[in-house]
Amino acid sequence: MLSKKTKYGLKALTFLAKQDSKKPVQIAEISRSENISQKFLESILLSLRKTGILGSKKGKGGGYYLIKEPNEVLMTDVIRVLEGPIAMVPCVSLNFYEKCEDCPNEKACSVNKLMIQVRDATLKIFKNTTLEDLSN
Amino acid sequence: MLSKKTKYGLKALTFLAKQDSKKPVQIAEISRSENISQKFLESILLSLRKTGILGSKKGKGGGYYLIKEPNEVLMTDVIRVLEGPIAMVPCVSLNFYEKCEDCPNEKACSVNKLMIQVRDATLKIFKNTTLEDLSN
DNA sequence: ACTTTAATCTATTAATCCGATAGGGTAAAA
DNA sequence: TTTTACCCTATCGGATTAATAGATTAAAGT
Repeated sequence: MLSKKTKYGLKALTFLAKQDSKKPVQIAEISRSENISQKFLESILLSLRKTGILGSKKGKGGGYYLIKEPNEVLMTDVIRVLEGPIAMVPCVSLNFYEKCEDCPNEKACSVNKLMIQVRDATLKIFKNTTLEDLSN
Repeated sequence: MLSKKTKYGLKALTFLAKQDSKKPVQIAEISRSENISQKFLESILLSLRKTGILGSKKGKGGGYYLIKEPNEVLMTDVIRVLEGPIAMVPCVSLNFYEKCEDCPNEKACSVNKLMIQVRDATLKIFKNTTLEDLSN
């Protein structure tokens, strides 16, 4: 299940991508337009800023803005920040690999075998989708 | 993230598929071989039985067994029983569709758009994978 | 400099879900 | 009728998620 964090984050990013100008947009405006709890959105945008996807400006006329062009923002990056590992099991994760303590040999594990396929398919989509694709 | 329920369920099914004979296998044996909490496994196998994937036999010499041949057991069915909807968001689920209360129009929703792709890719894998594929 | 604005940070809370466990009940075979 | 092993219900701690509240900091405009 996709977390609301990711869902809200994607919506907010799309909203920013749709802006005409690159001027900062206030949290309040995004939260109003996209029906998102403002305080919750606050923490989401913050984590997007910390990972270099968004920039922010404080004070009057401040807000959040995209650092890169929408067509340069890859879903792989966005999803990893918001949702975490793309793989459904740590033992098939490329970026967050972890061995299962129960599984004696990974190569012979049926779950591993199946989830590698799912990971590759999902990864392929996220690699080939940018924020621009979503905002059309 | 894949739940342990699904993980254990898949391992148990694979274990059953690997059996030479069609004779019932006891929960205790599966739980021992696959390092799964016996009580937890009990409830998992029960739900697989209720949905017609497994059969069971009570009393001495009893246990669980596959009802169909491994190559007839589709991952779509197994995953839906164990993990629930394959879609990551209810609004793109084929079998468990639900409208998002926040989203005004689904067609224009970026999350919807992205998750439909993920759903289709995942579905394609699960449709074309059987228990036999996993136990080789 | 002062005031206003809006992001930033900390922290707390409520709700939900997951994984596991306990204990008794029931059907079937020996 | 005894044993075996599935069946069912209930509960519980812990982790995670979603949301809320309050205080702080930085920047802009006057």
